[in-house]
Amino acid sequence: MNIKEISKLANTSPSSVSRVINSSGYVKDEVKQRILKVLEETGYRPNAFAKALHSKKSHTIGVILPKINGTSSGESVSGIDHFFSSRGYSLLLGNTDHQVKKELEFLDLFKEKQVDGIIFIATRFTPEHQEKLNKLGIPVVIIGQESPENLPCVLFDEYQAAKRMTEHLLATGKQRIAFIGVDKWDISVGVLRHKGYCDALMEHNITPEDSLFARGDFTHQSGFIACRHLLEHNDIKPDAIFAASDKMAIGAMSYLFSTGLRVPEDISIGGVGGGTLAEFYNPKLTTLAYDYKQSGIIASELLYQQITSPAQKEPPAHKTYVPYELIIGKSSESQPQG
Amino acid sequence: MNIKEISKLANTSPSSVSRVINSSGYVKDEVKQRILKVLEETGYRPNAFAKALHSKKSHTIGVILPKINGTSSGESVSGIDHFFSSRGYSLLLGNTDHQVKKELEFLDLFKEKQVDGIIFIATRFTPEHQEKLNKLGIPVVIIGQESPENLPCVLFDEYQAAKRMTEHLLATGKQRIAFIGVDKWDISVGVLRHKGYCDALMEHNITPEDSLFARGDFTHQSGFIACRHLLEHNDIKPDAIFAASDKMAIGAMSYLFSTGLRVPEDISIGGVGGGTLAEFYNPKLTTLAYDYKQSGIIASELLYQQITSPAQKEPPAHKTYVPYELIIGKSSESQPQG
DNA sequence: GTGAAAGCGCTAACAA
DNA sequence: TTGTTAGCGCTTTCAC
Repeated sequence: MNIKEISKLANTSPSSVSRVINSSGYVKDEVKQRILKVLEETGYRPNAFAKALHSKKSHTIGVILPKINGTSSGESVSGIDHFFSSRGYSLLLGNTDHQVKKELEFLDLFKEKQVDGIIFIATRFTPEHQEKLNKLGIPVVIIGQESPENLPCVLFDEYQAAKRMTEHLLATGKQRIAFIGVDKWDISVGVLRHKGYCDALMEHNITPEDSLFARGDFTHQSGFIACRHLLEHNDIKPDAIFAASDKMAIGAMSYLFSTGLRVPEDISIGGVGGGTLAEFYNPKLTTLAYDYKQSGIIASELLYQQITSPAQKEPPAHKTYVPYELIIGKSSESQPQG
Repeated sequence: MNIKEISKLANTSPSSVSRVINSSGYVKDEVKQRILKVLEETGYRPNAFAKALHSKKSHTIGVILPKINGTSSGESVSGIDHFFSSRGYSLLLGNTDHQVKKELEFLDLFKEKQVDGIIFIATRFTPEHQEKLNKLGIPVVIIGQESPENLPCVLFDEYQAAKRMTEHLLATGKQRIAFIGVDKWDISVGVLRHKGYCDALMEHNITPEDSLFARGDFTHQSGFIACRHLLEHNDIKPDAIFAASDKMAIGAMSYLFSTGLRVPEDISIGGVGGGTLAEFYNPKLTTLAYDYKQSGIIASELLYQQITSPAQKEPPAHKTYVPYELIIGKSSESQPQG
């Protein structure tokens, strides 16, 4: 069913039908009613492609994300959706499973599908990304990683947050604080969180030890394994563990419990993420709570500015930080014994 | 940049460029190389709208889901993505926040955007839905709820699963088994799981008691509150709780711990969902593990069949069931005391 | 107020 | 082999 057929049924011309649909221009009320009736009866929906072909606007936002069902990226998308769907945009999803190749492919695809803007929830950011994005000529906002050039990005203050958590653990009297991190190519998480941890220790005249560092991949399982590694490779056990994600923190606790160790009596635990996962764990997990949904909303606002004010071609702001909060749970409660 | 400009730069015609891009028809190698070079240099991407306008295929799948960052729907989408992105389709997201009105709106939107098929992850299914879907004329598959007419749907055997869980709890020697359910308009979860629970009890000559029923909304918080309600409104406390979701089960445990009660010694707990949430909880949560990702894959296959074999206009199968597994954790371990 | 006609970028049938 | 042309469904001048 197309506009021409509608116009025939209503005994008028395509232009008038178009005018009625878009409330543009005048149509005599009698004709208008006739058209509306036909529209109603047929359940006609204008073809968005034909429309977009003409207007050069797809009213679609492309979202690239590393994992569709990850806690944090899911929250971000939820924020993006919240912002854009109320403004008449739909979301086109680009799930990359952490593969850089796929990320680049999606950028091409999004260009083909003429998205009006792109939000890129990144776990790494390479020169290839930068080059591709520059070429693309589509407004973009990055979440989670910093762009070396001046693409607008929404960031978490990983360094300060990690430092704060480490200081908190130190303040509860713990001395041998282990760290479960992730790969270094993830600058935000792998590098900055680790640096915050190290710097906090050093400011307290503690030298970060290699043997107190283990690496995971954000999952429960990897936290479990990393924790086992930490306990098996240290003669003097750590008395606290700071994991770079709540899931890893929980995986770590799960290992501790399996060996009969207690949290926080024997070992304190801190994670990163926040939300109900940490809140309802037993014991309640101390965590750095990030408002991922908010990051999506902020990114959307930045993108929307670029989309709607094409005059100002320059990105609106280079870096925007999303606040974090240290939520202290039972998992790092100070012990009488110190 | 469009195909015409490309053809000029390459000193040839649009058709030849099209032929090269789509590897359709012959082009002299010399010309072909010239075109490829220009394509490379310009980073040209064909406009998918123009293409779709002609082919009537958008290579896009619309996915309607109740909550973008929900565990189960996230997993389903992940399965859908897995299936379709490898076949050259993209996913258009329709997040409804559980609002029927939005669901219907997305159906219209998807029609406008000419999606090739729709996967509807449902929490309720009304006659309105049915009517709209009938009118739409776009292949559709429903996940999670049954369509009264013969739309294909992918289901979990909620009734049998819930019965099995209840029988398991009975087998561990528990007698006063409470149930935390959800609203009745969610037929699959609200009605069928509850019925499985009731029938299992009755087959063991136990009459389900109203006071042992509480209602939540899938969240941790609601499980916490429902559990409090159960304990405060029963003189004889329940000795087991079966919650219709893992999150509610965990919320419930969280309440129990706050009152000093032990799991499973005082009260056993069972949930529904599976995955790492249950596996890494302390104590490990007994759960009905559903393979949500698989549900997405199965639904995608059913949809793909409809899309690619338009000859067979009839939906391929009415109901397909996704298997479940009862995973027993420490939260429902039998106690020596019976 | 209304309709005819051009054009958005692409593909495919047809000529050359 | 290649180029010309019509047409996908819509919007938008521009005449009437």
